[in-house]
Amino acid sequence: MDLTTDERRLTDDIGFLLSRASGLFVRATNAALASYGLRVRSYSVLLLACEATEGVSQRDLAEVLGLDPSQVVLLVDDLAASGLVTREPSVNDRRTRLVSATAAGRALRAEVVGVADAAVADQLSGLTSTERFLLRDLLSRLALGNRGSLPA
Amino acid sequence: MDLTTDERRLTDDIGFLLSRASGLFVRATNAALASYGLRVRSYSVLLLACEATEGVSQRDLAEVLGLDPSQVVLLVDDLAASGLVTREPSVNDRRTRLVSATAAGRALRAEVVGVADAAVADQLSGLTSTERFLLRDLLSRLALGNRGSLPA
DNA sequence: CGGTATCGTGGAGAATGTCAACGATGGAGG
DNA sequence: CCTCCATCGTTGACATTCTCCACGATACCG
Repeated sequence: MDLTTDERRLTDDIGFLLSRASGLFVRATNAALASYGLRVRSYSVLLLACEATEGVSQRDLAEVLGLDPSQVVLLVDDLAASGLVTREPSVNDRRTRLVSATAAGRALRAEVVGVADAAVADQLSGLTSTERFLLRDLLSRLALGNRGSLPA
Repeated sequence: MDLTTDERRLTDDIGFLLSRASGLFVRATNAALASYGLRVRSYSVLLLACEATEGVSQRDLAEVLGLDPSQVVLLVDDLAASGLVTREPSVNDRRTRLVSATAAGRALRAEVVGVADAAVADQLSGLTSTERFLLRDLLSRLALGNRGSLPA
C-alpha cells in the first residue's frame, strides 16, 4: 500500500498543503483588514488583548502566536501607538508588562471581527459545517497539542 | 448556537490554526533539511522538477507553490548553481524556460525525501492514519480547490 | 505589420524569521 | 544580606520572504 518514493507528489504532502492553505488564508485576511490599518498579526494580538480581561504578558503572546518575543514588541508598539492597547507593568512581577485592550481597541475589534470572519469563511466555502468543525479539531491538535475533541 | 462575538477565541479560528500549524511544519522541515543545504522552498521546487519528466515552466512552479514568479527565479538560481536542476528554453515557446532535475538533483531528492517525510510525520504523530487522510483531503480542497475526496 | 499578452528577470521596500546580547527583575540557596 | 542563575522585555543585526512594478524577449491575434 505504500507508494514508492518515485510516485509521491508534492501536492499530497500535508506540510505543503498546510503552507499553501495558510498562505491563502493570510493573504485573504490581510486584504480584508487592510482598510482598518491592521494585518493578521496585529489583529491577532488585538484579539488576545481583548480576550484577557487582566491583560496578557508579551511572553504569553509570543507563546500563543508562535513568534519570537522580539516580534511581539514591535506589534505591541504599533497597537499602543494607535491607542488600541496599553502596556502596563504587572504588580506581581515588574519584569512583565501586561498588554490590555483599550476602549478604542475593543471598539475596533467589534467593528472588524465580522470582516475577518467573513474572509475566513469565504476561503472555507467549499467545506460543509461538519467538515469545518472536523478541520478545526484536527488543526487544533496539530497547532496546540490538544488531545481530545470538543470538550463536551 | 452562535457564540456572541465576545466569546470567540483566536485559538478557535481556523485561519489562525492554519497559520500556527504551518509555521510548526515549516520550521521542523527546515531544520530537518538544513544539513542538506535545502530549505522547504527549494526542496519543493526540487520535488516538482523531479516529478515533471519534461521539465516545468517557472510560471507553473509559481502557480503551484503560490509564489510570485520573481521568487521562483531566485530559487531556481540557487538550485541550478548547486547543479541540482537545469533551466533550458522550451522548443515550443522560447519565452519559457523548463526546469528539470539533474541526476544529482534526483539523487539528492532520494536521499532527503525520507528525512523530510519523517519531519512531517513527527508533527502528525498525534493523529491516526485515518485522521491524516481526512486532513489531507480537507486541506487539499482548501489549498488546491479539489472537489471530491480520494478518487476511488 | 501593429497591438496586446505572457514569460522570465531585476529591483525596491515592507514584512517576517532568527539569533544574540543587554538591563531589569525575580527566585533559590548560602 | 548576598551571589548565582533564570526570566521578561527590548534592541540590534542579518537573512528570508512578500509585494509590487518595470523591462526585454517572445508569442499570438488581427
